Amino acid sequence: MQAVIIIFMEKSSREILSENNISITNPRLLVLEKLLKTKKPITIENLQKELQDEVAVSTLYRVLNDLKSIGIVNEFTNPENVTVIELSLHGDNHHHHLFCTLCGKVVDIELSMSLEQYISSETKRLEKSSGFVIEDHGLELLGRCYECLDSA
Amino acid sequence: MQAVIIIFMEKSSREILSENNISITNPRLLVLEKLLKTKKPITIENLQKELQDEVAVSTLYRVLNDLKSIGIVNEFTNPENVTVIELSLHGDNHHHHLFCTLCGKVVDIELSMSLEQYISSETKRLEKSSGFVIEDHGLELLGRCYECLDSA
DNA sequence: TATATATTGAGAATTATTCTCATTTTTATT
DNA sequence: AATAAAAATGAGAATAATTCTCAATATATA
Repeated sequence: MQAVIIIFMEKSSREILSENNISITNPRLLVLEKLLKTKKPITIENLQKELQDEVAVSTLYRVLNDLKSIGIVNEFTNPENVTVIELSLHGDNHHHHLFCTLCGKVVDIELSMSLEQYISSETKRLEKSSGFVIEDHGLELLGRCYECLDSA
Repeated sequence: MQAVIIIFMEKSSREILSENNISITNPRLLVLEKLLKTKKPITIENLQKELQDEVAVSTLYRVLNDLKSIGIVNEFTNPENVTVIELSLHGDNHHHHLFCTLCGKVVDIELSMSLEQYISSETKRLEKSSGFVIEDHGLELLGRCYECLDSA
């Protein structure tokens, strides 16, 4: 019998950039590092705070756009229309978001496979009735998180 | 035997305002009229264009906030983070949005009752695993509309 | 290592939205 | 209908989020 040890090694920021053929610069490394460490969706405002004195604001926006265009960063808005960004490194990255409407917390969630399948078949029905070709979907859930419920 | 004729009469803008105890002013009437006529989600930019020379921009924003706070207008953002507003007069107003990622068109859609039920039960599961109390949900569908597909 | 190319930082510019305040409109009262 | 009090408006100033400009700097290439 043989022990099989699988180690999922996080790709380094440098590797991510070079794999995507964009030049390796300090601001890009710093932003990626921060996103890799954070692991959760984060508002631009907070990213800015975390990187102040390290990356200029204009550069932060530019880097985020760069990372978006190579497809490793994903951007969306929370219910208050604030931009939130998150890393989307892994191939299977399909997920949804749960927002706390009180504190703004965002949590990634996965739906059961069966619900995803129901959504897909509804999508086919809607393609016929709407004339659209539907390419993607996202379910947003809104509620109140346990911390906010506690302190209420 | 007796004929029963039921006419669903659109409430007038004046009625809407007075039912909600807010004063009846020209800008409010103009905005409501426009939304009633449009019947579809519309960007603030387009509303602005339609009402130029009739309602000042600052007033438009104020009126929209007024209408939001009495709950007859709904605001959300499209995939490009542009604010879209729509009337939500009718009690049963639960619906979802289908966006054309090419031209920005937004279409209201209803899901089948069974899919809504699946979402509700998934919601209950997620409440347990996340610790959130989930109060609402919205499904966003992204695709390309027939006009854009035609002209491609 | 030199050169060409790409990126950065700082702040100006732009866009969307809210705020301020003097003027006007609406509502309530008679 | 006239009037006083309260609320809303318009114009533009203020704010916030994001993009743009361009000279200086860093990165990649040969």
